[in-house]
Amino acid sequence: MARAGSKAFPVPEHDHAACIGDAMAMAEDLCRENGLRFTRLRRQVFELVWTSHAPLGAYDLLAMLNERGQRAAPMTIYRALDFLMAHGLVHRLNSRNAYIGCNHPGDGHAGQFLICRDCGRVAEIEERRIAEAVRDGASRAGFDVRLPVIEIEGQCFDCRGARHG
Amino acid sequence: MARAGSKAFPVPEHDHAACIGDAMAMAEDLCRENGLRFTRLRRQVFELVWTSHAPLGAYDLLAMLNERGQRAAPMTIYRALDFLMAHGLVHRLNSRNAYIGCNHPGDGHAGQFLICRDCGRVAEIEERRIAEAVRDGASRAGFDVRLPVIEIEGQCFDCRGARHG
DNA sequence: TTTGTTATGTTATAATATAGCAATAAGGGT
DNA sequence: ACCCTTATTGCTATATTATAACATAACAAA
Repeated sequence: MARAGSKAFPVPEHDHAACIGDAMAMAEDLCRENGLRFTRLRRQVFELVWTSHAPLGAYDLLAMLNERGQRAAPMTIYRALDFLMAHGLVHRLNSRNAYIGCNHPGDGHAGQFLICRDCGRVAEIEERRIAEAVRDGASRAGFDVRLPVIEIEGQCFDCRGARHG
Repeated sequence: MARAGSKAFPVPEHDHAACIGDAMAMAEDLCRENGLRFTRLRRQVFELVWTSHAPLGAYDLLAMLNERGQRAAPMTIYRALDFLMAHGLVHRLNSRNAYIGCNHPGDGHAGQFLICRDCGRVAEIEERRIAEAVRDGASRAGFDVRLPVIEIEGQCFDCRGARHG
C-alpha cells in the first residue's frame, strides 16, 4: 500500500464529504435500530462535530450552530452532546475539553485516541493489545477496569512527513 | 502475601503521615539536586495535594490553603501546580479536573492512573507492557507517541471487597 | 384526547482556568 | 554590601467550560 499504517488519519486531501455522509448514515442506522430519537438538533450537532477531524469545543459547536440561524444556549449543545456520547456517536477528549465524532459506535465503548500536536487531528484506534495490557496491568494492582480512557499525544504521519521529509 | 497485588492502593488504615513525609522528603531531594526553588508556597500546595489519595481540585486546594491563614487567589494555586507538574511532582487527572501527588517523579513522565469509582482514590502505576502496547498500536497508525495519558476508571480492591465480600 | 415521557427553550450561575501587570524576593557578580 | 537580573508572588479582572432549575413543546401510547 502507498502509505503503510496511515489508515487511522485520513490523508489531508481526502473526500471529507464522504466521511460526513458515512457517519450520518451510520448514526441514522444506529438510532433507528435502537429506537432512539435522532432529532433535528442532534443531527445538526452530530454533523457539526464531523465538520473536522480535529475535536471541537462545545462553545465552538454552539457558535457554528447559531451561525446557521439557530439561537441556542450552551445547555442545548451540552444536552445534544450528552445524548450523542451516551450512544457512542461522539467522544469527549478530556485532555482538550473537546468533542470528536466516532465512526464505530456502540454504547459506552472505551476510547483510544491519537492526538496530533501539530495539526490537532484525532484518530480513534481500537487495539486489543492495549486494552489487554491495561486490564492485566490494572489487575496486578487488584483493580477492576470499567472504563479505560487512553489519550495519546504525539505526531501524526502527515505532520512528521512535513518536518522530516 | 496478605493482599495480593494491592500495593498500588494503600490499605485504608495505613500510616498516611508517612506517605506525606516520604513525599515531602522526595520532593526536597529532587528540588535540591536540580537547583529548583521549593518555596514555602509550593511546599504548602504539595503538602495539601498529599493530604488525600483522592485527587483534589484547584479550588479545593485554594480553600484549604486559605483556611491555613493565607489569602491566595486562584492564580497562586495554578502557578504552584504548574511548577509541581512541570517537575513531575504532581499530575493532573484530565477526567476529573483534579490533581494528585506523584511519588516517583522525573520530568514529564507519562501517567497511568487507576481511578476508583467508589472511593475516588487514585493509584499511579507504571506498566511497561501498557506503554509498549501503546507505542506499538500507535505506530501501526503511523503515529509517533510523545505523551500517552492513561486514565482507567474502575473499582479498587478495597471497594470491591466491601461489596462482594 | 388525555396522559405520561422525552426533548428543547431560557435564564441564571457554578466550576475551572488564564491574562496582564505591579510588587517582592532570591540569586549572582562586583 | 550593592546593583542588576530573573524568578516568584500578589492582585484584579476576565475567559472558558459546564450545570442547575424550571418552563414549554413535541412525541407516543393508551
